[in-house]
Amino acid sequence: MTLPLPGSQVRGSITGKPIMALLDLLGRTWALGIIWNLHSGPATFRELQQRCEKISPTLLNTRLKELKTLQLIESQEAGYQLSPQGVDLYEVISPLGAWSSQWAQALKEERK
Amino acid sequence: MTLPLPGSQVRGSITGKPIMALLDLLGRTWALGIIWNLHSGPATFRELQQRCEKISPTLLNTRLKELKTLQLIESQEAGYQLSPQGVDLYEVISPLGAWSSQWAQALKEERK
DNA sequence: CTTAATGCTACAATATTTGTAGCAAAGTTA
DNA sequence: TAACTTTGCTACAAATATTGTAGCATTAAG
Repeated sequence: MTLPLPGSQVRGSITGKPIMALLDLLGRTWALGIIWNLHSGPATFRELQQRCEKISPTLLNTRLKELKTLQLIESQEAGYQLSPQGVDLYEVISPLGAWSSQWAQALKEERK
Repeated sequence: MTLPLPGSQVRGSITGKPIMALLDLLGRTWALGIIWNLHSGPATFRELQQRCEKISPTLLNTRLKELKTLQLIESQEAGYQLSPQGVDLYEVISPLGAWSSQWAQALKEERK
């Protein structure tokens, strides 16, 4: 899969608008999950693999490379961690946690 | 793919935590894109297809069904539109628009 | 009647993801 | 220093997901 670099064509879009690149990136399996799981602190490869419950090493590595190139994560001695940009992105999406709970609740009510 | 219903096991997670269901859902190709493109108003099937630039009808229909079941969108006479929950979710993710611009900018600077 | 647009479905081709195995390098322990 | 362990990751084939094109049934004009 080609890297969704803002400014160039990305999967599913020919305009190359930054939002399209971002939606392409975040729409890839596990991309959101990795960012989500990394926000609780740096992790080594195997540690991150466990936080993600069920990701295959192949894909984890692929995603890590992409996220690194796009500057959302970086690798230090402590392992992989969110870059300043990554932290910033996490802050944007962090309300999803609370939102998902109320969503789950609503769906549950509904099914009564 | 099985529907990521909060409370039950979802792709990539065995815990069934709402956030995992949500991350699974949003991590599917085009799910975020559909929500994003629907926020500007209701759209018919073919119209939505065009807003999404390059989605195949097969997948569009699959995603629409999922999003409908999970109550993020609904279909009315005007076509498909975000449900109240969907609007709410959109509001959570809408800062991604601005974020993506500054991200694109930062990447550009970087490559100088 | 025709013709045109719409909401899809069929289905084969292509691309992505998983899962298991395992290897090389870097510690640890004895 | 000679085993072990652990870690970061690659190989690769099987399983799944996505695309793309064609086209069909319905409804709506003309």
